[in-house]
Amino acid sequence: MRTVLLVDMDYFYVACEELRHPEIKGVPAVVGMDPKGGSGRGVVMTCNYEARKFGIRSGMPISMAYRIKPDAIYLPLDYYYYDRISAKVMAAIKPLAGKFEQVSVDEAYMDVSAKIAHASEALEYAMTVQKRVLDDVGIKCSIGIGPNKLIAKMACESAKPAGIKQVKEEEVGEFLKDMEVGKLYGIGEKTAQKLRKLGYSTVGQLSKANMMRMMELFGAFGAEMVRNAKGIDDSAVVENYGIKSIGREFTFDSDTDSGMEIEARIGELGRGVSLEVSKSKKSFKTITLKLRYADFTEHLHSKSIKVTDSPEMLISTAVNLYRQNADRSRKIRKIGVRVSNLVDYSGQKKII
DNA sequence: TCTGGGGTCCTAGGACCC
DNA sequence: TCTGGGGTCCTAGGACCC
Repeated sequence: MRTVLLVDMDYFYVACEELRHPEIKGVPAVVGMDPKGGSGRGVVMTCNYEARKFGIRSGMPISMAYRIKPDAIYLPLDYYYYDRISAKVMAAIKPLAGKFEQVSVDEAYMDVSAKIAHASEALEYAMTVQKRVLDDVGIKCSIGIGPNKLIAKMACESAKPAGIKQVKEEEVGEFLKDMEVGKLYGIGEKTAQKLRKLGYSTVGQLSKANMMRMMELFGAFGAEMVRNAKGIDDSAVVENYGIKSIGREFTFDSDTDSGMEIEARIGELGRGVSLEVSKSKKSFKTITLKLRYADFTEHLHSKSIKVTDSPEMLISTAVNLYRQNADRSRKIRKIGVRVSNLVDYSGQKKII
């Protein structure tokens, strides 16, 4: 029997900002793209609970947030700063885990089976973890506890803010039974819609679905869904083994069909990607250009070349992908450049 | 109200090689 | 003259998560 914790920082980016700007505590604050007086095209990344009282939510268009509450504090994103705080948090709690898996900047799984004698001690152990984050870094987190990662993750949702929620093995069925099917981890809006049409509106109903039929309809994912709906998840808590791709994206202030403007931006994105690539000491093989047109349709175009770490190759390949594939009759809203098939740096010939 | 940017994983057809 | 099967890589698209 395992005991797994999912530790999730509360409104992480704003919590980071509160550390260096204590004066924003208790007033509505939003971290996200520049609202530009209401004409900005980005979204809200995170907001504190004071902002939520007014109906502002993460993922909401920043222009809408601005309309609701123009006098809220709007802060730009500072990923480097958040990464530093994140590293502090992870360093604080990692020693408390048997096995540790960071899943994002503000979330980590901890398998604590080896740290406690029985699941009944998990609640107390989680309080220790929470306290450690608060004492060492000064921010609050919520913790979900379950017999596996899936249940820990979903328990955490009902622990927010600043709470702890444990779902014991024998409580899993009851916990999931009446849950809306879209709330099951891994099921998004598209799949939820399909499932509802098939008559599966709750996780409990999905758990009783015919496995073979679900596999016909959804492939391997269908079987996985039914297992998850039963609360089964055997995936281990494992240390991350490195990044698979590196990319940068940019949304234009207004949609454009200017080849010059677009190619200049591809160059800038390419340089940004190159910088990250060299920081991570990798070379790459595949370059992917993403085009989002004004109507939001998205297309990917990729090209694999000889393994390289050359920024020039990256940019010229991306520009060629644009020239060869873009529909010039339509305006473009967003472009992205990404490299994948990463291998450890080998650009420099070494004499052995 | 009008929709970001960073990622991951899966599928499927076709090319190519043995 | 007609016909293999397996494995891997490439490309494009789609769904999902934070």
